[in-house]
Amino acid sequence: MLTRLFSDPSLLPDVQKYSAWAEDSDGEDQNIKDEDQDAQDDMEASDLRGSSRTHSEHAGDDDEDDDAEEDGEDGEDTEGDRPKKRGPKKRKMTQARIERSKVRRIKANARERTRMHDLNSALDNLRKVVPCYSKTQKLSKIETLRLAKNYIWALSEILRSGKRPDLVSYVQTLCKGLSQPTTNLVAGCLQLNSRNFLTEQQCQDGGRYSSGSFSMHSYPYQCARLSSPHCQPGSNSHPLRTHGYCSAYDSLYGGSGSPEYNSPEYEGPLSPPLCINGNFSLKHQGSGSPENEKGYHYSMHYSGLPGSRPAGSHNLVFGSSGARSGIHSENGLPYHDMHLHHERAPVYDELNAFFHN
DNA sequence: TAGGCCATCTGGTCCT
DNA sequence: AGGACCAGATGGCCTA
Repeated sequence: MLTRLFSDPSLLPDVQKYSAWAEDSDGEDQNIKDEDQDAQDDMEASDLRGSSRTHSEHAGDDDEDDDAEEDGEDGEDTEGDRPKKRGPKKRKMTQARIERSKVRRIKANARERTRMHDLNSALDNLRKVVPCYSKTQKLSKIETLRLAKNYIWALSEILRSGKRPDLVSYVQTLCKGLSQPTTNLVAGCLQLNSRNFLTEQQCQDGGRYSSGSFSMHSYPYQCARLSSPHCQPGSNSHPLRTHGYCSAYDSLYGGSGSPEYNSPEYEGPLSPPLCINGNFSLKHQGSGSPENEKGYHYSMHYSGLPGSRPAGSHNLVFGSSGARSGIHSENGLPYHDMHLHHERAPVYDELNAFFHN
């Protein structure tokens, strides 16, 4: 059974596909590689367990044709002493059908694994474009999704209002609905660069951006790769730095125009650089790939967030005076009605005009 | 040790 | 029949 299973051309693609997927991860760090290898080992061991069960149950049947119907003793082996079930009579489970069913199950398991791996890989990509990314201490899946939602929310609100948010409001928005540890983490990450955040000097970047408007480049991926000296673990005594964490603001200001943008580890922009005065900044490295343009496209057509309102308040641990929940500065994000009445038309008209010129 | 997170298996459902 | 998707169950790993 086992040999038949893996010599079956219909099964091999799944196994090979998974192996190829695991090998594709060689470029990643060793941890991920090890995890992949472990996963592959687990997968093979698991499937082998299933196969070995089949093998033991059907020892001596290797020469049997899969399509052969055995009306003799089939059913007796598989039913065992289980009580008979009521309901419609099921088709007799012949040995061949049992075999096919198990093969189907193994194939389905392989597909499910690859599906989940794809999902996880997409989640990893998402981790790289939200603030506060670390390879060594990843955000959990649920926290990544929550943070991403808040991030989109915050950016869209900045876009809509054209106002410069204060750090506290920004962090509060990002941390809505996050667990306390993640809240502390994000807050810590962003607070590290509060001075940068509040400094408009670095926003000007050679006159490209007006000093009167709040400009923000989002390069979390650069930060994610820890290519900036600001983001190197150990380059700062802060515990978050030592964990490899770095906020979007590190790259936002500290890394702008630096050679690190061309780091070979950089896989390419996953989100468009953004200037929050209502225009997208075209200052981005790499080629203007369709992916990038797609990103702009999505941004332009963003039409609001689901009506769900983040639940729960947060007790941010950083010591800003305005960090208390519910306290907003004049320029703060209007959380309380963020999703209620968006006057987006002027902003998006401007964006459309910008991109269709 | 409890709890959180995760990967995997599994059976069900829906669709092609 | 088979694939995609989903949710529940399970066991492993890690951390407070």
